[in-house]
Amino acid sequence: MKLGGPLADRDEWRATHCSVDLALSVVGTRTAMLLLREAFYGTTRFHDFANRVGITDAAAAGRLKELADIGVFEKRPYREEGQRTRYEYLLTDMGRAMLPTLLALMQWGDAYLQDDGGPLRVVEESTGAPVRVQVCGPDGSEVPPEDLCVLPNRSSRSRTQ
Amino acid sequence: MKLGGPLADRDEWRATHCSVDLALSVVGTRTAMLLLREAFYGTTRFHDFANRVGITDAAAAGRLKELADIGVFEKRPYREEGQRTRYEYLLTDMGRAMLPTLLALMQWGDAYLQDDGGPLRVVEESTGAPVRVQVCGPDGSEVPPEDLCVLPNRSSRSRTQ
DNA sequence: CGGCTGGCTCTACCGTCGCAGAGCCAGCGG
DNA sequence: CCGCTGGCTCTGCGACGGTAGAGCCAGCCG
Repeated sequence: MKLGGPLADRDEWRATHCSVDLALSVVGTRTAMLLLREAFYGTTRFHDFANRVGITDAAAAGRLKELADIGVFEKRPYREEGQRTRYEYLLTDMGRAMLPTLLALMQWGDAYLQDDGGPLRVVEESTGAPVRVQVCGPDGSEVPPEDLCVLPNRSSRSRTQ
Repeated sequence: MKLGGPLADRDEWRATHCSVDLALSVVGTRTAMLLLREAFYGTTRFHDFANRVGITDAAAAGRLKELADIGVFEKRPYREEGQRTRYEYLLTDMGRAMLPTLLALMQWGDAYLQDDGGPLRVVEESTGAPVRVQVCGPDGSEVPPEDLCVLPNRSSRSRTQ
């Protein structure tokens, strides 16, 4: 990965307002990531989230509320017969957009932290072929790290990053 | 995303030994991710890591040591004239494999937490076209989330996940 | 109305992470 | 041999995220 334009001299800038840092402040905790994982596995209800992630109700309540406030989850009321109205937690577009991050993390763990490739594999349903998370160009072809270049965003207001 | 085979009944299994969880135990802290970010930006030396990430020497030393022990960084001695031998921290294959995760996180932050697309953009150097992190099939084409399926890994030792 | 129930909150309490500041120590130059 | 310096470590200290356990409260039931 290369640094382009004014970024080339690494001593002249600091990665302030970094999106990685910002993202971590939202989903950088273990519980947030695991709640997202469960949501992708189809979980929608409070009790299931807490149980399947293996955290206390208090932790689940706090984190789900936080993620709902930010817009990762949407709270929607539902009602089962004979029960009072409750709420289910559904992924928003913002939440669903975390899938590449989550799968990239899983892929890395499978490859380097498990000795058997990990307990689960993710495949393309129509073909059964395993999927991979990749860095792709506009035509969909994989771009190798050496051919990546970081540039300042023109439309970004702050000049010093 | 669908659950295939024995995973279909979500009440019958728990995501134990999850690679996401394991990965988070290694790179799940803010400093670990930001040190990785700096490494991808070309930083190799202790002092630069601490300064550019904006953390104390103590935090940098501890985290770098931990990441080197795990195998994300490799410590290599170097010597500048008139200086004593020091060590630089280089990304290993394991470390470099974190790039998709890091870029996925940046991409998500750019899209949903910044109002101007974020301070930096990553492009393909040869063409200048912006890159994206995607979930891809074996032929390199993007696989939409609806067409993903999670299956148990046959070669995995533990049956109950 | 009154009881039950499940989501949610509150109150300790603990472990971890990061900071600040001081100090250690290897090793190169003089 | 001595002094300087830069990684690195140690010692509080505060913030935060998690647990455990108790309690609150809306609202559907009888």
